[in-house]
Amino acid sequence: MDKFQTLEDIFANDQFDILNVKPKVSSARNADERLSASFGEVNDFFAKYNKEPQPNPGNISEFQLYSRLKSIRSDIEKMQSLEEQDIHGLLNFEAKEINSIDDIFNDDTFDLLDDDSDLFEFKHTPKDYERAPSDFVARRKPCKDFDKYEMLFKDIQKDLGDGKRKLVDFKEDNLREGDFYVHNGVLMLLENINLTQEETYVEGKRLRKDGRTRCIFENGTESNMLYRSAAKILYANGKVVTQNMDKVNENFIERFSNITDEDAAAGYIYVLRSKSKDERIIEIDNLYKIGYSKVEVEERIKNAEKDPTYLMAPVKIITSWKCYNMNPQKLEQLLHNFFGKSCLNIDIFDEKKRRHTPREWFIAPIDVIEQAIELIISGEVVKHRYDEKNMIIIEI
DNA sequence: TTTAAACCGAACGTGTTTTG
DNA sequence: CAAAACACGTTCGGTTTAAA
Repeated sequence: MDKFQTLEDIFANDQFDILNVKPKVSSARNADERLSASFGEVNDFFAKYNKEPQPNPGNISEFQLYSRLKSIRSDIEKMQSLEEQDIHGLLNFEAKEINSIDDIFNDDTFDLLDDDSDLFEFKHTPKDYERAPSDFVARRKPCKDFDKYEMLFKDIQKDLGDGKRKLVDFKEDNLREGDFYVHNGVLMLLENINLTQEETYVEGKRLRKDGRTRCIFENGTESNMLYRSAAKILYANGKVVTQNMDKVNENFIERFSNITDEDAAAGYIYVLRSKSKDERIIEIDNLYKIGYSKVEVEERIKNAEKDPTYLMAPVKIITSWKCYNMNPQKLEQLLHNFFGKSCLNIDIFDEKKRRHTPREWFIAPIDVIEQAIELIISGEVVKHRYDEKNMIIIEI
């Protein structure tokens, strides 16, 4: 097809008549009409009671009319557009002549001038307080034993590249000795924290926990800035480097490799996704059920459509693990503790209209759920917690 | 509901390096 | 060489969030 040269070409070529748009005929009233109708009600009130509506808390409709009138009076444009309609003189239109200082003060509709505070009392400017002096100001300087750390930084970079570690938003409670951070794009190791002051409140004044740190930077410098300074710069432009998940999972594999089929009480932990057509369910991304079954998972879910546990709908198996010596109650409790607010909270009604609240559905990405299950099986879960905002598991 | 901690932002200080 | 620009560090207040 030729390229269109002008807008006219485009309109002339409208074979499906899609550009022939008629202006929408709106039956809705426009703002002026609404305002007019609204003022009409105030007029009706005045005609009926021969007084202005008062701020009478006992009478909601009178209060509404009072508020309306007040709002109209505070807006010069509304006043003007309603001038002709003002049959009871409610809007009192005469322009006041301003000749004297007194006239100005008397015309103070918004109480702007009725402020008895001192002009020289600064309420919204910073106070001129004494700042506590610091013992000294840390400076970044070349790190004398950087060769000790160089490989660590290289490893972290590699893990980041391989996706084994991630960068997540900084929070003060993940400022920990031995952890890695990124500040202004530079990797940083918080090598040491030496807290010399715990958080206390003295005479209403807040003293925060603080103390010198040793921070090593990827570029071969180090700084002994204060703990609070480290927190501050990372809030401003920093990230946290997460733990290497492979290391976390190693323990799990070790624990599993020496378990045999002869072990007692084998069962399956499984992860499912719902095929429900329910709007409430469809609109939730990353919704999975984690469950435990003594029989094969396929067997367990055969009647999913009739089981409120499965949201009365078919399900799709995502993964399952064979496991041993698992206590189902404990599993459920662990999951709820771990995922906290990420549990699905929804009411499901079965065929007899009885209400159920399934408790084993969780909102989290599948890789996080798999990690969580591995941590639960290995027992390592107690050393971790789930960060809902970043949707990631963090070592405590 | 009250209280404590976490979070976030900002003012401002102190050295170091660059520039006129 | 002093001033200005820059980089980094310290302290504090207010608001939001979590815990008791």
